[in-house]
Amino acid sequence: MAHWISVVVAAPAHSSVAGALTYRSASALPPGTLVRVPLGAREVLGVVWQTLDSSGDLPEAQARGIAGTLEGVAPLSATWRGLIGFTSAYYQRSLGEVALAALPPQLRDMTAVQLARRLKRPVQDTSGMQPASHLIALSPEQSKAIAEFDADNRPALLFGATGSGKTEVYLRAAAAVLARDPGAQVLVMVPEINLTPQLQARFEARFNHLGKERVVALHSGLTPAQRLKSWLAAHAGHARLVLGTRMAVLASMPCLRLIVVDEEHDPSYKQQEGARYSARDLAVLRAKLETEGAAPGTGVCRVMLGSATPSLESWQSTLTGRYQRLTMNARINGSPTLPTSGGSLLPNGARVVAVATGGLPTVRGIDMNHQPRHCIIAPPLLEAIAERIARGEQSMIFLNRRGYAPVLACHDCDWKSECPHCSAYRVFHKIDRTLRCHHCGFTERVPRACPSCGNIDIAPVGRGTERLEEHLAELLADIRRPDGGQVRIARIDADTTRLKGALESQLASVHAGDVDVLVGTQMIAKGHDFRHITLVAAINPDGALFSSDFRAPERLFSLLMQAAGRAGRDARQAAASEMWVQTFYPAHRLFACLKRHDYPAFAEQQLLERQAAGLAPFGYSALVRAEAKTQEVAQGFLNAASAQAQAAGLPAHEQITAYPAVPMMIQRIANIERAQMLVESASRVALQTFLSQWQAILFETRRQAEFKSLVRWAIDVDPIAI
DNA sequence: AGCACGCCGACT
DNA sequence: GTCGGCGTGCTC
Repeated sequence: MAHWISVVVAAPAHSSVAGALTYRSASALPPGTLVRVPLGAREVLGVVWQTLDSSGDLPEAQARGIAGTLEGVAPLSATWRGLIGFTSAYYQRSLGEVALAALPPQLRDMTAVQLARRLKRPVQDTSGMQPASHLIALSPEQSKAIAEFDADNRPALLFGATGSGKTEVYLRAAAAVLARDPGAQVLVMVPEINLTPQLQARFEARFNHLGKERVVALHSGLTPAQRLKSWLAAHAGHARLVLGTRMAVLASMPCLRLIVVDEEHDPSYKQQEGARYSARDLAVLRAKLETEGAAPGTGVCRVMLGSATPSLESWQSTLTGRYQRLTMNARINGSPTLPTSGGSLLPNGARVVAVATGGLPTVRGIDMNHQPRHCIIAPPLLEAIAERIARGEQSMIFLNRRGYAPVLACHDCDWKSECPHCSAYRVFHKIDRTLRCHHCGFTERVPRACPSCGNIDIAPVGRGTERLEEHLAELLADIRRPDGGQVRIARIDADTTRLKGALESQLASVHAGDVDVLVGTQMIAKGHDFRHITLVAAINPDGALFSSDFRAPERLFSLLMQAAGRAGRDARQAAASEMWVQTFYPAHRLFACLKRHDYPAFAEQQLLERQAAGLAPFGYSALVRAEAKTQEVAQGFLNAASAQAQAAGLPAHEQITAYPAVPMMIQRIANIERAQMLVESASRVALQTFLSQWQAILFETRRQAEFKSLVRWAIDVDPIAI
């Protein structure tokens, strides 16, 4: 007897096969079963979504039979399918696209035989060993955070200063969950692949009593085979702890009981292509779904977000009580570092500010208006760096711009090193004498003379890390280390770490004390634990103060706080550590908050501005982006689709504000013109409803002859930058 | 998304 | 005369 099933396959949302497809099967296959199905001329991987009692709208003769099932892989759970369903609807992508993207890529092109061979490899189990007993004592704040977390069931935001021991809290929370239930699983997410190895080692050391291969990593840096292995271990429940990047939030974990999102404010949690989901937001939703879907008596799934500078979305949720807030002010072995101010946006919110910066570096703002004109490093800062070198201490200087100079310009005519394919300047890289476009990659040798007027006098304008490194070497040429040697300067940025293992070896030489001054981009401000750095300096952070992107101040504050956290990780040096900030706007509120290491005050002011403007987290938005050969077509397409939506009177359109299409910040990349349209609503549901209806109109509009040259379009829900 | 089918330019 | 460019259209 034939059974009917609906199957989702990887197809885009606008294609006619975006929904589930009806297939015939000889046996009854439960939802969640992985199957191979014929689709057109090929055979693809699919996931059984539903069992049907008939072929439905489709004439029976048109339904094809499935090609086979992936034996040995248990069906994906209803909870997982619920998560995929939500992600698909919320981020406006097809079910199949989201579902298949959540599976390891290798599964897609593996035959049943290959998979069976893979699954045959036994996993040895050495469980039953005793947990490590030599745990370090928790600080009072850590104990309190854990106790409060255990006593609540809301999503938790662990608001902890750099060095306050957040990782230990994650470890204890995970240990408690794993000990409570021998089948329980924990998911720990980190923003960058770079940060996984140390953390993985730490988790493995702590949980080695659970047996081999109980801690697995899941991120895009793994080989396809490793990724498949980790995924299968998580799906089978063998892996007790999964450590991964944003992609891990969609991994199958049948007994998930805790999700940790470290550095939850980090923008890399937002996927920037395909289904543009926020892994942090999905983590919170997933914990809810896992709790609802758990068998009675098996407990809840909790979520813990952690940051020293939380996203304003998460912070606001702690103010309304939707999230629980766990605060850790003190550096381990240090004194309190964060002001104990509270929820200032609460209706009755009286605010107590108790500034106590001991344990965190002193922040010094340098007013660049009172420094020699065009100086790159203010004399007092240079002096401070020299002093550190003389004392054998390390300094870290960061500048958010790689290369030698962002532009090369002719002194006689108005030639500038524009990229011929992009609306951007090519960056001068002195090291190989090239002009490189950081957007499309177009690279040329630096011309001998001005290509426009022939003048020899073409010069770099502005500065990047390469030039800063060179400049520092000149300025510090006469300074000697305590051992009488030359000052050693190292640079770490995307250019010096291109090769595999380069970042690790460069970090190692910093740790070994082979470097006196470290120059780099924000790459060095994140996560790395430098013990001997006692001075951190931001050379030119002003750009973000007046950016058109409303999240720029939030990112700058977070970056500077993180950078400050690099200094004086060694408690004995903490008191003498300094964070220098060069700025032309020393009176800016952001710097005032930074000086006091006062995130709550910064957040309060930002939230007031956001509320007044109806921006996130008080309003919801989506961007529709279009790419075409000409700007007119890109904008015309968006405006036409918007007008059509108006005319069609889509449901919820009266709760939506759609702005006219505008060119994107970088209007042209690789000769493709880019435009975007902002769509806003005070209601999340209204926005989602509107967008799902609008998709069909956008697709229809694209078919019109005048928009034939449109390259592509995409919807970005809850965009991170506008 | 793939992949076929289909209709116009430079090669053995 | 074929090989192959990628434009349109379909896939349960």
